[in-house]
Amino acid sequence: MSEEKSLNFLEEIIEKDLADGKYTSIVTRFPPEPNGYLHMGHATSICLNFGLTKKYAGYTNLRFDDTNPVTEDTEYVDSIKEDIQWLGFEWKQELYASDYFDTLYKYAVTLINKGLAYVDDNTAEHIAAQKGTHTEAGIDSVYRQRSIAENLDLFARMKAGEFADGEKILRAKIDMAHTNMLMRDPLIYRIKHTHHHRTGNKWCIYPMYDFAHGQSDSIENITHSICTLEFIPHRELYDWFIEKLEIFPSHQYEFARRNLSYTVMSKRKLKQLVEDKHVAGWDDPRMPTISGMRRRGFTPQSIRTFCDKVGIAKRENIIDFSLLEFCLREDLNLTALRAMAVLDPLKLIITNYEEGKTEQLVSENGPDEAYGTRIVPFSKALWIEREDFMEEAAKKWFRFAPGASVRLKSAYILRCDTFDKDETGKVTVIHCTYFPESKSGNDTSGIAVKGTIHWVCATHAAIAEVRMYDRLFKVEIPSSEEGDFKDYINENSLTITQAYIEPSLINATMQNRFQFLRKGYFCLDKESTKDKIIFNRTVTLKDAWAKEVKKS
RNA sequence: UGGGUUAUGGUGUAAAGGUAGCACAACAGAUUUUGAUUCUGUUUGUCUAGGUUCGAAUCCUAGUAACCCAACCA
Repeated sequence: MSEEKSLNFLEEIIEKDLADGKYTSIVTRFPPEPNGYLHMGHATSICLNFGLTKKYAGYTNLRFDDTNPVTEDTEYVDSIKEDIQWLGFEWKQELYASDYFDTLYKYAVTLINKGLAYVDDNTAEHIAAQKGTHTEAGIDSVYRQRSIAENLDLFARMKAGEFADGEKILRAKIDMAHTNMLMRDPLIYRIKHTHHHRTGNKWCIYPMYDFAHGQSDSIENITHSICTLEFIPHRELYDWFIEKLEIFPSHQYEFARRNLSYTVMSKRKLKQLVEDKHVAGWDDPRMPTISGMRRRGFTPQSIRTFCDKVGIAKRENIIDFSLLEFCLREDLNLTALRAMAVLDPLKLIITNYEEGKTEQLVSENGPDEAYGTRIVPFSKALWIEREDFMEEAAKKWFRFAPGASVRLKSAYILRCDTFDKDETGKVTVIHCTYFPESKSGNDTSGIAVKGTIHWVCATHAAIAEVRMYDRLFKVEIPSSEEGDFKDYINENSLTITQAYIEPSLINATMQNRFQFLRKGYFCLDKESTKDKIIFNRTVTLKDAWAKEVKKS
């Protein structure tokens, strides 16, 4: 009954902590900086942090890491909250590092009083030069020996706004010869005469990441503070501050960020794509942002499943995009409504069907009976997919060709007799004969056909714009290629076409997900209106025939 | 010429000295009124070299490779 799923390394740590009685419940946090939109990489972290406290007793806080007022804005706060909720997670408290500015200031004073921090008057350049290199020790600043009293006075005056940006800075006094560069008297409080999105103009000094993150964790009693691998060197500093400040000992654990093939996942690169207009915005359906994927038609469930299947570890990785698509199709197959749409139309005339007659046929809406049925109109003139006809049938061809019989989904079996071409050689219409006794549901014709295709009645069809997307980049790992990553953008990542859709689709809503039979999964785009219906193709269906063709 | 982290099929992830497993991908077949779904089967792997052991992905030694670290960013 119970399938024992093995634990990832974080779950092992947590189970041990719980078993040892170190904690009775756990607290995690998701700490975005409100300076951009969330992407698939953040989704990983969200699923991890919130997932852990769903699995084990405890809760997760949402904490905005807003210590740099220059780049941060409330606009991002709202989008981040929307994305987390859309993914299906609930935070216990909505918090901000800026909530702790008073406490953080006191912590800095504590450090000064212990002789563990000092005000440095050197310029940024000079401080950098004195830092040393990976192989050479740094040099002590001449201000390192300032008295506690003087440091206290100077720091208070920094806070009071007596100095200009960059004129002075507070540093921890650790070890300028330390092998970990971050321990070489790190900068902890800098002067920025900048308006903050939450604290307004109250402060002109702001703590650096290292002096805010761990302490915020501690203030919130975070038991397991989970971040990505590049923060490993920071852990030593994280622990140092907690020890010297004698505050709640939160612990930091690191995992490898997930990389997806054929896309980029850094905020900086995504921003470039938007600013250089390679995409239409942060929520362009081709973007790996949460908002882009939502618009494209991804379901929260599919993203959660994906994160779960990928697992969590500490090694570098590039995950196949096909796994994400698999999770998407798996979910959509169970939930999407079925409908018919012809994307690249070819006219079909049923020679022996009565002119002006319309039949109301019944077709199923979903993968099982619970979804019910709907009516689709059928008459003498239809649209079928151009690729469902061949002038000369290929080997293993199940679709229309002169003399070949095919079933139209939920309708009749038709035999193709002839076809017309225009002067350019393009097929304009195919003429077929239908078998009245082959009607779907009570077929007494005894005719067996290999293929079933979708269609739309020409006299009742509605028109929609369909936007089809392909991968954003032509190479698996754009950032590891020669030159600029933008050189590898797939210029054919968006194809817009006009489609004939069955009349029931006029009533589609933004909440609906559709499978257009044999063509893929689709959803309404946010730009869709009553007068201009626009569908996004979320993902294609698997196509065994396309693969067959590719082989030969 | 420092320090840190990581190495398991094409990809991701398990196996805590005892049969290298799972998923995706690929391939072959069955079913199918979606060439979808579903079902069955197949191929492919322990970074290298030594050592310990009845037995090593796992322990030891020595290498190799990849990634991260010198922003008043997070």
